[in-house]
This record gives sequence, C-alpha cells and structure tokens, in this order.
Amino acid sequence: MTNAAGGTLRRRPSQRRSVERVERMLDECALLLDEVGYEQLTTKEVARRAEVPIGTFYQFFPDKQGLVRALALRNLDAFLDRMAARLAGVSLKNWTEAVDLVIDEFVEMKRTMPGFGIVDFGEILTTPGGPALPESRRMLDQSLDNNVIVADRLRSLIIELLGAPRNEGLGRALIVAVEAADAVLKLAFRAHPQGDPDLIAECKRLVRRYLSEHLSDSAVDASESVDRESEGPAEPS
Amino acid sequence: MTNAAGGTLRRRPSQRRSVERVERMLDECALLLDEVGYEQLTTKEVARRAEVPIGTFYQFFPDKQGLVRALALRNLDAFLDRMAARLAGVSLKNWTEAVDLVIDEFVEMKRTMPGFGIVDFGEILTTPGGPALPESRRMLDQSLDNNVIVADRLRSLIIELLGAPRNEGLGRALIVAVEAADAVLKLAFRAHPQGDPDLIAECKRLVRRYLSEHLSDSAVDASESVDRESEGPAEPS
DNA sequence: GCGTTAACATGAGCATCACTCATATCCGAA
DNA sequence: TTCGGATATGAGTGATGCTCATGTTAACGC
Repeated sequence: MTNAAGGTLRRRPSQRRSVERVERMLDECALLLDEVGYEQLTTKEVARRAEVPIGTFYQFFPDKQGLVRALALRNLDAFLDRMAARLAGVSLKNWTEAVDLVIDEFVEMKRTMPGFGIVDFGEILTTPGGPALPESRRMLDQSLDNNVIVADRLRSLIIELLGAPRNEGLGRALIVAVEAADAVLKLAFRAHPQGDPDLIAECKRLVRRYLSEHLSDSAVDASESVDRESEGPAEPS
Repeated sequence: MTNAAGGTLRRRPSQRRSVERVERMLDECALLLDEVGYEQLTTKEVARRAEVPIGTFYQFFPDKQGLVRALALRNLDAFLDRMAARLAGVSLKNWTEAVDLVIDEFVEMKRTMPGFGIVDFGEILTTPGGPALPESRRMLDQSLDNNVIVADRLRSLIIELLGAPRNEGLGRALIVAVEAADAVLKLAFRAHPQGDPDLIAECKRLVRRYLSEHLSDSAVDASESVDRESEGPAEPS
C-alpha cells in the first residue's frame, strides 16, 4: 500500500511517463541483480535496459544503493501484501501452520520474483554491497526500521488471525525469527537453485521450536478472528 | 593451524619481509573495514596504510575480494582456535553451557577483533560487497565450504567434549544453527555497538531450543572425553 | 497564438576506482 | 665483476558512479 520507494527517491515521479520509467528501472535492476549480482551491476546498464538516459536515472535515484534499496522496499511491500492476502484466505488450525505458510510464501517469492533472493530483509537491504559501517548510523537505523516493519506486520497478521496473546516479548521474538529464517533460507538457496528442501524444512523447525516459547497452542483455539471457514480470499481491513 | 589465506593469495609470501607485509595489509584491511565498510574501502588506501606499493599489493592478492576473503579466513581461524582453547579449558555441566560459551566467545570476537563484525561466516565471506550470483557457482561452493568448515569443527569440538551422539542430522543442524546465530548476532550489533544484550540472550535461546532436538541432555552426562576436571587448557588432538 | 517561467530531460564530461605492465632493483651464482 | 632471473614499483589504462550545463517540454495568463 505505502509507496514502495518511500524515502529512497531523490524526486518522486509525478507524471505517468516518469512513474513508468521508475518502475522499468526497478524491473531491470531486479533482473540484472539476478544475472550479475550487486557489485557487477552498473547504473549505466540499468538505465540502458530501461531505455532511460543516465541523467534521468540520477534524477530519481540518489545513487546505486538507493536504487537497490528502493527495489528492496518494493519487494518487501509485495511480500507483505501477498502474505496478508494468503493468510486472510485460509483458516488455520494452529499457529505452526501459519509459520509454514509464511515460510512457503517467502520461498515462493525467492523462486519467482526477480531480485527477491538477493535483496531482502537482511543487511543487504541496508547497505547493499557493503556491510554495516559504524559511521553510517542513519542507514543502520533505517535498516532496523525495515526489519521491524516486517516483524511488526507479521505480528499484526498473526495476532489478528490466531488471536495470540500480546506478549511483550513477541515483537522481539518475531524480529529474531525473521532474521534467523532469512539467513537459513539464504543458505538453502545458496545450496540449491530452487532452495534445498531439507534446509527449508529445517528452517520451519527452527522457527517453530523458537516461537513455541512465545506462542502457545491454546491461544490458537481461542482465536476469534478466524470466523469464516471459506477458502476464498477475504479482504483485510 | 592451516594457513589463513588458503587459496586466496596470488602468490604465497616466502621471505620474512613479505609475510609481514601481507599480515600488515590484512591488519589495515580489518581496521579500514570497520571504519568505512567494504564498498568505501579502496585497495590503494589499504596499501598506503600498510606502507606497501599498490603493485606489491596485487602481487599477493588477486583483487579486492581476495583481500577481504583472506581476512575472513584469518578471522575464521582465529575464532576456531580460540573456541578450541576455550572449550578445552573448561569442564561443562551440559551442552547448553557449550552453546552459551561459543556464543559469548563469538560476541567477544565481534567486540574486539577488527573486521570480525563485518566479515564473517555469512555470505559476505563468499561474495563480499555483492550477494550471491547464480552465475558464480564456484564462489558459492567455496562459501558453502567455509560455512561447513565452521559447523564441522564446532561439531567435532562438541562431540569431543560432550560425547554427543553422532546423529546424522547433527551436522546440518549445526550449520543451520551457525547461520541463524550469525544473523541474529549481526542484528544485535546493528542495534547496539557492543551488541544488544537482550538480542544476544535471545540468540542463545534460539540455538538452545533448536539444538535440543538433536542434542539430548542425557548425552552430556554420558560424555567420555571430558575426563579431566582441571581448568588448565588442554591440547586438542 | 504568444511570451514567460519553471520543471523536466539529456549525455558529454569529471573524479575516482580496481587493476596492469613496462621498467627498475635486487641477489645469488659463476 | 658480470650475468640472469626473480622481485618490487608506481605511472598509466579502462571503466564506473555520478554531475551539471544545456536543451526540451509543459503550464498558464493574456
């Protein structure tokens, strides 16, 4: 819902042609990232493929990092939207099913959405191509925000759907779970182009075991918001 | 024990002066990495600080990535050696203590060893400055090797010290645990310069919960290799 | 239609980077 | 001393991220 490129753009495109251009640049960035990786990706090539002059590129994106960060945010939004839609259309027996569903969806995104496997919720999102520097506090804070956004929205979804108790530690636990799952799934995709099934299964186990401290099974049965048993997708508020 | 710069050097320094030079370059690389991050790090500046001509730099390191990878491997060796020494000098009551000890040691390394927080067991080790590319299989395999090396040596240490059963799944579980813990600790250090204590504690919980499937408490008491109760450091085989 | 003004578009050019290679220097053997 | 090959060096090369002076379009009052 929120604009995917929220604070990362130098100038927000207003006219229709400009919007399409920015979108095209992000599309080509994603494809090129999958082809050559971040370091080999050049702004000139992105601009060339998107059929946009390099000068125009730099009117919208502050720099190479900004481009990739904007893509990361767009991917993030896409994932969260798909998650919300997916969770809304299913009646879950217990919260562990929700964990499996979220991870399956994440894996599916990695398999199909260009650039999703490379630029996602980890530090790449923050400082793509470079590890976090103690100097650049601002960027770090932003990354932390992004991380919190994912975990927070997941928590909202889980609470909404499963009626889990609003533990104080749940928020932090979800952040930790997201971070850990992200890392393990990265490993799974490093080991196998489509994601090593064993490692994906192991990832689910990891998250289930960890979250079982915070999410009790009893909370699931007490769920109030899962009223409809229908399988059709329901609209989130 | 094994040379830290394993296959990453273009030419192995033979004379004493050359060895010192390579060591100095790695030292300055680590410091500079902490100061400005990978992307801002320039080979010229590393060479300048190490008081080595740029030409000489490229006689030993194939490229910028090779330099950072060599540093990563040196840090890796340092960590594993310290782990072995630390575990050898302590009698553990149960395996969860070993988990805490390993994580504490890891955190201590992140706090004190230059470049350790930035270049470590994650993908940065593999493709520093760039996420994994589907193209560059060779690098990916190497990264996987590195990851396996850590987990494998940890497994050896744990089995040796705690007499844990040699489960088939233990190896993979340790790889997953290392990957997850690494990610969560990165997060902890992004949130706090010295590492957020809450997140560090959460990391221990995560690993303990996960590994409890593979390491039973009873296995600890049946430990055979922990004969000596002395606290002096013992030599690993 | 016309003039004015501001926003937008463009790509040659600049500073800087990773990396090379022709040359200089060293050093042991004869 | 002379020679030959290994080593050391830094000016130079091509490429990259990014800028900015200039050209083009759009909007609006008259």
